[in-house]
This record gives sequence, C-alpha cells and structure tokens, in this order.
Amino acid sequence: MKHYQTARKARDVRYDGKFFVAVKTTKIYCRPVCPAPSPKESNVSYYSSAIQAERAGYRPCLRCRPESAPYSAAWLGNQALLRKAMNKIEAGELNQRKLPQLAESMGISDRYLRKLFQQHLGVSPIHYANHVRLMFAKQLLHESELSITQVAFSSGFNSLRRFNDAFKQTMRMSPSALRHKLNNLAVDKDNKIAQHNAIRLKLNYRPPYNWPMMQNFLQQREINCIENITRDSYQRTFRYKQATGQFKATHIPTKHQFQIELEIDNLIHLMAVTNKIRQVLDLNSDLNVIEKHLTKDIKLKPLIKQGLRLPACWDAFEAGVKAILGQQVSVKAAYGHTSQLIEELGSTLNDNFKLFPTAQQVMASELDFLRMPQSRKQTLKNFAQWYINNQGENLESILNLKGIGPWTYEYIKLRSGTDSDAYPEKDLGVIKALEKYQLSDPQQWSPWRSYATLHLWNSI
DNA sequence: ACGACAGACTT
DNA sequence: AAGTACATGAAG
Repeated sequence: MKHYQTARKARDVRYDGKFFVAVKTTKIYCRPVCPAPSPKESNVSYYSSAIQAERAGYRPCLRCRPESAPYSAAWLGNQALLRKAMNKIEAGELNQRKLPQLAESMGISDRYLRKLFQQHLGVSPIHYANHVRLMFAKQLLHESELSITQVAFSSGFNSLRRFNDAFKQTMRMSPSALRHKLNNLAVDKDNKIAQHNAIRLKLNYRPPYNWPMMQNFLQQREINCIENITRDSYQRTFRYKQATGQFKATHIPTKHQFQIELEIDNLIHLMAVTNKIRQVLDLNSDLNVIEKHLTKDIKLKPLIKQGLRLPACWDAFEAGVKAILGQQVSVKAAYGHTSQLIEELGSTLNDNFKLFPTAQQVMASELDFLRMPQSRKQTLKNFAQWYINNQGENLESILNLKGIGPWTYEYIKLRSGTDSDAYPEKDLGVIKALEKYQLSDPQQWSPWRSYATLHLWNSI
C-alpha cells in the first residue's frame, strides 16, 4: 500500500498498469500516471486490476484512459489455467460461443471455470468478457473513426442494444456522450486525418523495448509478399478465422507505443486481431521481471540485452511451417522455401501482398515445386492435417507426427508467441552458445527460457 | 445433481 | 418527408 501511495504521488510510469487508483468522491478510477490533480489520500483506494475497481462501482477515467495502460497481470501469479481462459476471452472466444464450449475447449467443466474466475478475480467469466469488450470499445470510441454501431460489433457485441446497455452501466454515460466528451477534452489532430478505410489504434507497452533487435530479427526473415519492414515499422498481412487483412505497426519509442494502421474485411474479429498484434510484437510481457530473473545467472548476465522481445509468427500454423521448412537448413535456405510456398499456394490479398497459405491449401497441393527431400514434404503435410484436425490446440500432440521431434516442437512453441518457456536444447545455435559461454544450468532460466534462447542466439 | 433465481441476451 | 444514427423501454 505504502509504495502505491508514493508511486501515484510521483506519477511513476514503472507502476503504470500494475495498479489503479480509485477516487471515492468521484467514483472514478485512474492510472497512477493520470495528469489530473492528485486526490486526497483519504479518498483513494487501490486496486490491482481495472476490473476490480469496476466491480467496486468505479468507472474508468476519461483523461488517463485505464484501458490504454500497459498490460499487466502479475497479480495473477502462476495460475496457468486462468491465464489461458483469460487469453481466450481476450481473443473473443466468448463472443460467438457459449461458456460451456469455452470450458470444453480447455478440458475443464464450466462449473470449475466459473469458480476459478470467482476465486481469483471476484467476477464471472461473462463479466470479465464484458469488461474486456467495453475497454476495447472505449479505446475505439476514442481513437478510431468507426461509427458507434461499428464499434459495438468490433468489440465483440452481437447486438447494439446490449452494447448500449452494458456500456452505460459501467461507464455511466452513453457511447456517443463519451465520444463527444473526449472530442472536447483532448483532440488528437493527427488521428483525425481520415485515412481511407484504415483503422488507427495505439498500443502501449511497458519499457524497455529493444526495437532495433526486434527489427533486425524480423528483417532477416522478411518475406516480401506478406511483410514489409522498415527502420521503424512492421507491416504484414494476416488471416484470422474468416477475416483477412493487413496492418502496419510503427514504433514511437518516446511514447512507449506502437501506432497501428489496420485494414480488415470483417469487423467482428477486430478485437481478436488487435490482441494478436500485441502478441506478435510481444507488447504484454514485463521485461523488468524477466531480466531480473535471467540475470541471476552470472554467466548469462553479460549476454542479456535490455528490452529484448520475442517476435512471434502470426499463428502456430505459420510457426510450424517455418520450423519444418527450416529443419536442417540455414535461415537463408528456409527463407527460400517459405517464400516459394507462399508464392505458389497463398491467396492474393491486393496488388502488393499475398496471404500465408492455409493448412487446407497446403493439403490440396502436391508440393512439387519445393526442392527438398520427399520425407520433409510429407512432414509438412502431416502437420497441416494435424492443424486441421486440432485447430492448433494441444500442441504437444505433434510429437507423435512423423518427422517432428523435440527441436521442431520447441521451436514452434518459441515462435508462436504463446509460451515463454520454450527451450530447443538440440538447436545448433543454443549448443554453440552454451559451449562458448560455459553455461551449465539452463533449467534455472525457467519459466523464461524462450527469452534466454533468444539471448543465446543473439550472442553468437 | 438439482432447482430457483439473477441477470445476460434478443427482438 | 424520408432516411440515418443512436438510445432505451418492454417483454420473453
């Protein structure tokens, strides 16, 4: 409590997103960095998450916009199941499907799922889903030019009526009232430049963020027909369920954020895609925590580069294809195979770009154009078939596929952006680095071995 | 495992 | 006067 007091008095950015300040007199809650005059200590109470402040009857501040605080869920501890459920909800899993289906996809009962939420968050899964949608809706109302009806569907509501109702209940004003208020409050001129049909958004992270290394990693693997990387931006095409589109993320280091320009042909997946972009750029992790842990290993310490993030592929399928095409060959040769595969099988998005092929497209092809051993082509097909059957869930079962061993499995985990503890111990780069720097105990890097691996790769 | 109830959701 | 965009009550 004491350090919350000093943190908010100092408007300490290091605590941004880690707790929220609720003001009893106004019934509003803020980020610790809110520029508004500091309220009297006797009138504030502290909450470790926005939803808890909301549950206590507070509404989000219009000025500091709690929904745009850097992501943090440290208070969750090591609740892996809950973490996974929250991720799924944030990916819009409850927008079309029902709670029992979500529970089933995780292999637990809906009763247990509800209990888990009640225990750790004090709210139901549905309530949490609503919270996530409303926060995103608030961001859209503020930053995008979408109409209110479009905002409703973009943030995962299936009816305008529900949206209006839910919105008013937690924000204590109607959607349009909020938008008008914001326009009078802080007009963001550069956002007002109508940009044909692109949606513009800002995604904040908690520093440090080592963009040069991220940029370099991406550039070395850039595939021209689906990506374009510049000094300060990353652009790529994507497919998410039935939606397709592209985004361009431009890094604004001074503001600790990426500005996103995004085109998508089905708004109902906008929220999921936005969260996916956060994953691809690794915006959610707290590197202060990770680096603190990794530097405990004195021998690893000199290899640690501040702010190093994990660049993720768009999804597990893309990561898997790249892993298989990269078996036994150099990064450059893997690039050749991958771009050939996209060129031959990927659908066309527009004049400049194509889409990464789907598992179905891979299955439908004989893959004659790939110059590699027949067995590896078969592995690729096995993997595509597995992906169709499993929808990318339950990744460890790919170890049963012919041609996929521990290296490929760990590599996919590492590059699909969902696991921070992947460790491809048989990787050539990893082995070399271990030897070169006399590193003896990789186990101690857990649960952040994915990051450790990237540091190792960079060190040789 | 069950029923009552609250409240989420649709029209 | 008709059409569009948004908000909300009533009922199931």
